[in-house]
Amino acid sequence: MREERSLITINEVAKAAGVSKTTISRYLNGKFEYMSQDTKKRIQSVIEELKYRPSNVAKTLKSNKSGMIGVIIADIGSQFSSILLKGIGDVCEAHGYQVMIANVDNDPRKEREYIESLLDNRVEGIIVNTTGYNDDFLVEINETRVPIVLADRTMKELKIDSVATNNYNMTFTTIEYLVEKGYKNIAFFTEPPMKNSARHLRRQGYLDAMKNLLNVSAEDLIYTIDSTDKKTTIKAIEEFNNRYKNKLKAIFTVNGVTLLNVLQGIQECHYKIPEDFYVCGYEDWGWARLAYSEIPVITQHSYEVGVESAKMLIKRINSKGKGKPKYKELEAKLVTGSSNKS
Amino acid sequence: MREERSLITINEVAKAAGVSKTTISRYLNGKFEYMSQDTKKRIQSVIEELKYRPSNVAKTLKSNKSGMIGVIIADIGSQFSSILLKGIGDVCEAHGYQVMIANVDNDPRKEREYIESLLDNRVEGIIVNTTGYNDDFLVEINETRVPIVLADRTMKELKIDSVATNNYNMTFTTIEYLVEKGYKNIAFFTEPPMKNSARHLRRQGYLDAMKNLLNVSAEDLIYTIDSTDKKTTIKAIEEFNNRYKNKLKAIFTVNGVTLLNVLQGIQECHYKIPEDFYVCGYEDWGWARLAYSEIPVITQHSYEVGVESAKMLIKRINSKGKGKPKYKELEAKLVTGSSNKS
DNA sequence: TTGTAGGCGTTATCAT
DNA sequence: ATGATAACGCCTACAA
Repeated sequence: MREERSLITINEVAKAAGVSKTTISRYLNGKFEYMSQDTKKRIQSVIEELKYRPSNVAKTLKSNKSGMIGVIIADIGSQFSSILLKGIGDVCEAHGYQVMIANVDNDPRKEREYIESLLDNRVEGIIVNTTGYNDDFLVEINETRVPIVLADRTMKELKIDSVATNNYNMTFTTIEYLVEKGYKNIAFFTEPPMKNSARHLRRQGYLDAMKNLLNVSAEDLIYTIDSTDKKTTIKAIEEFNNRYKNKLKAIFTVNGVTLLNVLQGIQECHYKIPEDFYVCGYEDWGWARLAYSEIPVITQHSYEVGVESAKMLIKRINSKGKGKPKYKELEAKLVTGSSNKS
Repeated sequence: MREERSLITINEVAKAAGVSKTTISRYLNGKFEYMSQDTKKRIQSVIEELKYRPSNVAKTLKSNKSGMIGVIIADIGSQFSSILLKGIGDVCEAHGYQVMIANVDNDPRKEREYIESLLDNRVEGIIVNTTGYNDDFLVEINETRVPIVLADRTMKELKIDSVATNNYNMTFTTIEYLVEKGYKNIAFFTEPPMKNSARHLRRQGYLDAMKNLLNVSAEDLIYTIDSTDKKTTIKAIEEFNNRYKNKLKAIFTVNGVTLLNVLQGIQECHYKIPEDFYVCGYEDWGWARLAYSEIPVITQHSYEVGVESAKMLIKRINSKGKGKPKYKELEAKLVTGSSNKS
């Protein structure tokens, strides 16, 4: 099926055009300063005729510039990730970079392996949506190899360029909104692991809001579910319910997956929204308010996170990594029944 | 920030270990047959000490085997795509392949460009979720360059390995289900373009079911919406509604995005489900039945499509492309209120 | 059991 | 204006 005839190389183009491969190389790289119109045209037509395409592999070997940017995605299954990737892809494409994506399934070991592998292929920079367990490793790569930008999930200290949304404030604001509506018993539903900085900040925003606004130490109102095991969600819902029987209750969900799980769980237990539980939280897909239009959701601009990460990385690549790490925060938005806060 | 000291190469490892680079190369490729335990150990420790990693670029240039598989995704924004990618990624990883993903935003020109670019990087095979406008090009690549597998969206003639779900039958079955429930006025909501084979087959399944079961030529019951412009959906809903005022009506949606749009549109127009419109159709995300538990949805196994595509591609790579194009069809599932058909 | 040398397809440095 | 040649880092006959 496949032809065994090997591909056209710069040598055959040179031969066909009756010039040396140096000249072809010059042509390919747009160095026309001293090139006669004649050879220029000849080369162009030969290239078209032979359908010659330069090998990026050879070019990379020689120049150590692959024109590729690597992306590490903690969990490609989430909608957040796909939109992030779209943002990254659009910017990289506009700048002539190819994108290599690696999905690491929230596994820190895979994260390290894939980064090594991207480096083996000489990517010029890496955007990392990190699992959160490779901080030292990432810092080392960033300092000794290629620039890194952390997308959405950051590190405690700002040692690497980062782009994220205002997780802490947004969560605080939303709890405030609930308190204003008269809710006092507010649970925080989340997923492990808490190394994820976005989750962690949201958790902290929740805890601080509960403390400051209601003077409640809410650690034991944090329920950790396993999104792959429905039972864990249902158990958590029942537990929370038993604790505040016949009282006004609200649930804040840490992300879209959790929100989906909580809504499904509530439905399965035949509870009612918002009578039994008022529900709100982070979400990205646009289905939650369709399902229950009264649910306030925090929508993140994952596309913009992607865009900004890519821009930051390319800037860093062009400046050869000089300068202090930068941090860019994007605003999320609370979409409620009638109005929007941001 | 970045060190300028160049990377460790096979030469420096050889020097440090006191052997020639040939021996190092042998070590790297597991050719231990004639290697003394002593040098073997020495090499191992030198490699660890120097943290040497072979350049995949050089390896690829020499061998024309990059260990990479390319993936072309028509629209990475859809949930279908992310799950598909996960399936592909898992299989490729298990076989030691790296995955390079390119999102082409439903643009046939980009599809061609990215495929060229993947080839420039010597990917060993490509999984294509095609826009549908590059059939000849894809066939040529498949025949002269590297194996291709079409995922989810196929071509009319089977000239390339393909994996898809039973779109036609599943749609037919679902219309049948609606007819049995007493619905006669059934609209088909879809998105352009119809080159997309999955959409096309669903449309055909719809038309044939309408003809065979109700003896209706339903061409003018096909409404094409633009998922980026809400007004088009609302206009279509109103049109359909005006046409069958006070009659039992059902809407079948061609995919998850359309379903989301239709549900949102119905909500905005303050119509009721299922009183004003009975709604059902394709969906992947798991939210539809959460929103309206009575909505029957066809769930595709996009993860499996990814898995099968990758397996098929790797098989083809290993057999050097010999043999006739294969077609694998996976079963989708209709999830209704109580029971499941498949 | 190990080493030498040439080549993979480019680019860059000198020449001319 | 264009060419010859050496490198980039690895693999692989062929030698030893």
